[in-house]
Amino acid sequence: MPMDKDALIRRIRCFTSLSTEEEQVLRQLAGERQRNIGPREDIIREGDPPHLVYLVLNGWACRYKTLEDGRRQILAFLLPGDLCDINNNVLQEMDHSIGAITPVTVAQIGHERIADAVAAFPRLSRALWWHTLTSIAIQREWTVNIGQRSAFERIGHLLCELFARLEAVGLTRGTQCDFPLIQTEIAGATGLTPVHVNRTLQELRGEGLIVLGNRVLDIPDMPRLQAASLFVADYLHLNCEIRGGDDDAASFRSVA
Amino acid sequence: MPMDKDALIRRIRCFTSLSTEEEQVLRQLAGERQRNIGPREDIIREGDPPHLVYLVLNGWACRYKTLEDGRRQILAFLLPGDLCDINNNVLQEMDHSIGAITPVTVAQIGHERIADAVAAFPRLSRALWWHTLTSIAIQREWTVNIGQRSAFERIGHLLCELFARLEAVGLTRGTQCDFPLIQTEIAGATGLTPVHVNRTLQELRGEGLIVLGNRVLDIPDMPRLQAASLFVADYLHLNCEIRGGDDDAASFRSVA
DNA sequence: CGCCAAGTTGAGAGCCATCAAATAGCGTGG
DNA sequence: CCACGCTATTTGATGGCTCTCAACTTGGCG
Repeated sequence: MPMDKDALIRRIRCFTSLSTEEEQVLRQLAGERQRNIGPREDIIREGDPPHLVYLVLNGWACRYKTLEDGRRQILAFLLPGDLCDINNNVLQEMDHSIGAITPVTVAQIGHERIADAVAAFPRLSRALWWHTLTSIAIQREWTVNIGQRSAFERIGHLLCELFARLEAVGLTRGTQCDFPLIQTEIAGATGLTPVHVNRTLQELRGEGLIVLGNRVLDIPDMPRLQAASLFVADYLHLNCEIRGGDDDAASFRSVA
Repeated sequence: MPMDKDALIRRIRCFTSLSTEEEQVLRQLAGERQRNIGPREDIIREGDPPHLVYLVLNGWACRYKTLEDGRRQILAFLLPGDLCDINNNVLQEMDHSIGAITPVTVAQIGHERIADAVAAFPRLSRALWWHTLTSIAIQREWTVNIGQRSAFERIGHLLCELFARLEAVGLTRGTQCDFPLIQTEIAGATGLTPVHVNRTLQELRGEGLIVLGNRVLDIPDMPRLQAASLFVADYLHLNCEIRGGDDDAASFRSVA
């Protein structure tokens, strides 16, 4: 599969413009030790010590957690351009697993490589924080999604989010995008059963809100789906105004 | 109310030991501009630009998000020693609100104060990252909680978590602790209705797992409640071995 | 052609929501 | 001291969203 070294760059461009030197550095990070993972294979498992940062170059992955009795919750989807836990090395061990959904290619980046990059280009620190903070915001929104929305809204919301995130890294074509998730995975992410996901998808199709099949998702009328799902994209913090200056570069270097 | 400037120190001691100088700096941060917030009052609201870091000195607060149609989800509880989003200034605006549950005292800390502290004591950077990463881990666990657990387990799990976190900052007395949440708030946090929370609490009481009343919680047999709730404390990342050296201090300063 | 995974359908049950009303707790004011 | 009013808690009855169990269909692939 072709690797997509620029996904991270496209992602960060949603937050800020990048100089060619900064892009160069990001491209170098994306070129670190590649690793290919087969579908349904784990990238890192609960209990492992986290010693590398993974950058998804290609394919879909997910964070998930399994309870003792086998129940399994998907916590997040990782799309191309997503970075796993910068500074996760602070913690002793993973409290959840990360697994590939499709075949996945990741760059495995040592923490010191990131430190070097940030030291050379302090503005990148702010960008990486933005990346981290939006991941947290997404996690919060999932809490809202599962806690408050009906199955119909919940699945609709998930589809809106995934589409928006794919769009941000240039992986959509008009109103459609590749969509490799099987219904069981949608179920695991939304806290529903596969059976009910099936019926709810039929409802969404019935209302003409989505066209889903053959691993391709089409959302003919995004505003309508968003309204039906109570989706408000603010939490993704995309399309921020491009804020140039390194006005407070000092603070990036330290806490950032 | 007496303020508790050492809550943050006690919290961080769960991760690492601190030199007296480091403690001094943290205490200084806790002494920044105090602000008192009345119960049910907002500290910061969705849409506001986040320009300060809040450190909870006293009382309980929560993050929450309200949907257009009024449904409200509590996303996290903020206890003494909790710090709100270091580096949140990277984002343009809050995507959720933070409100006081009880009367709350916070220290309002400018980002540059934190930057200074970290510059002076690089080890603190690692500690603050630990703080941030555990908050994320808790958010993930809430996703699991709401997505996979029954009402009974869900409430039990929440109580276990809150108790463990209070214990970490020295706010428990034996098997009990102050517990200011009303049933409606437990409902908002667990994605249940107040009525069902009421009935479920009665079940928990009926099984002798909790004693709850007069704003005091007693958990006579914690292991039993944990087992009944499928609670595993690992995700809180407390009681890490105390890792001394500033072996990779360089990396703290940069991405840290 | 047969196998296996994924998707679909049906029937029935159960957990939790909803609606409504009663009770309890508690500070305030008469 | 008791009445009052508010909020929090509790209880009852009913309904529905979602789960569970089970079987069937479809589709991809060797």
